[in-house]
Amino acid sequence: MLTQTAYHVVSHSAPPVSHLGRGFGASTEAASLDQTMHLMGATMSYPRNTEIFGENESADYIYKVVSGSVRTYKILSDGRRQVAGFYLPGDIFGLQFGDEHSFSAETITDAKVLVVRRRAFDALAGRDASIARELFALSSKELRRMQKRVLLLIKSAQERVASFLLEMAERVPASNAIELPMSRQDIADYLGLTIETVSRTLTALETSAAIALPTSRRVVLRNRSALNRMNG
Amino acid sequence: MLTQTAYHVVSHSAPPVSHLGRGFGASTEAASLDQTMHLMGATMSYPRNTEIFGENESADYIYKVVSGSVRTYKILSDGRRQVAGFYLPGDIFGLQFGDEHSFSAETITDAKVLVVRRRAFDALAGRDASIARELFALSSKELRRMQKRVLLLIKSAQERVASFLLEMAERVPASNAIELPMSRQDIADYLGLTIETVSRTLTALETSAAIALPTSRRVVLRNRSALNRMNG
DNA sequence: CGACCATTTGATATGGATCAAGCGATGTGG
DNA sequence: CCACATCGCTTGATCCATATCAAATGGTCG
Repeated sequence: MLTQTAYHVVSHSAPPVSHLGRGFGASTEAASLDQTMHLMGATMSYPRNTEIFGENESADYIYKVVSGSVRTYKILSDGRRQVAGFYLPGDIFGLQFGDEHSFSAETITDAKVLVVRRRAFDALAGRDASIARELFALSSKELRRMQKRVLLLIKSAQERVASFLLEMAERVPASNAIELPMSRQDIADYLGLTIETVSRTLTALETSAAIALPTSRRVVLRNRSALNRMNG
Repeated sequence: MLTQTAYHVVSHSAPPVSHLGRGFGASTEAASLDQTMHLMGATMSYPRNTEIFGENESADYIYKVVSGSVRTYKILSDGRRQVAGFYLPGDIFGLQFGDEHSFSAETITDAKVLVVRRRAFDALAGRDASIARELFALSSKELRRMQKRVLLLIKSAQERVASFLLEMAERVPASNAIELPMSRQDIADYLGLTIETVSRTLTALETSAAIALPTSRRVVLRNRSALNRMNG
């Protein structure tokens, strides 16, 4: 098993190893915001299954996935885990209204993450209205994703899984083939289902020719309109 | 049954009757924001079960409950209704990142609502940083409520109902007695349960002496720690 | 008093959880 | 290079919480 080897700073100055910030939605950034982050930030490398920040740490950084993938989650008092979101290359996470993270963030695979000090960023947003607007737009996107999840969680297992696949497919445009970086357990904890139900539902979708599963982590959408119909 | 009688303007200038803006969380306002709303706004009266704004209308107004209570909701394609939030006197709703509402808003009881043009408000926020900060804080609160709901919706019926009661109790401090303005159906649609399950769960909580139900709309919290324990 | 609507209560059905076992891929040590 | 352990995933059998269907009760208003 892979554990917490030393983080590897890839470029620019090195931020402290204990990091903060918080994410719950994925967003593709606009031009200027993106450029700014690259100018101000440092790229860090993490092995897979490594914590990037923990719940209740103060949210001093904003993050952008350069390569690999990340999940944010929360452990409930009864020990169950609720996965809040998945972040793929290009996605920004750690956006947080308050001072403290309400989720933890971990790499799913080996990943490179661009890390930017929130304070520097906020200062910039104060001077540059377009940056402020972009930040606001990102938060707005997060909120919308959140709303979508609330609607998802009152639906059936099939609907949840279909929604999940369509959501993932949106992020990898120009193809019906999706490579899922996350495990069935991750998906289950994201959708509020068990691993068995996720597995069975995927099998059922394959049987009904809505999808194909060349391997367990690769999904081909064969019939999007059928999936959309389930999606509600 | 009460239907759409003419709205009654109570004070100040009258905004158009077709209104917009969108709400999904409740918030008690801070001083200056509150004062500003009262200075700039008009108070409207609505009979109970009356639409204040509809989904997909443009979000031109921000609202504050003066008296009575309001629910925001969405009708799903399968006809089910998801209630997004309940708003009691003092709560602000219609806060919306985007241009269009993603929910509808209706009165639950007869209600007076303070209505303020969003544009005037935004202009003010541009000049007054403290107003901007307050608006931001409200959005932040909304987001946190949303996150709480996501966690709620993966829990059991008992946990959901207990959470709901505690949430309502927080809004009417200094007492363990809650007067619920909303029907069992409203509660069920808020918690993603059926009306029967809500009713049975309340009965069970009463049987276990966690609450008392002097009337169906009045709940007395008898054992908060028991409820908190269920809450997780 | 009677009609209507909200709520509760009862009986049964069912989707997804839980418990349990098998299977395939991947990696390790011999 | 193969045998075996491990891990992630699938599949099967059963159970249980909540939904669904149905009826009774209670409260409100004309």
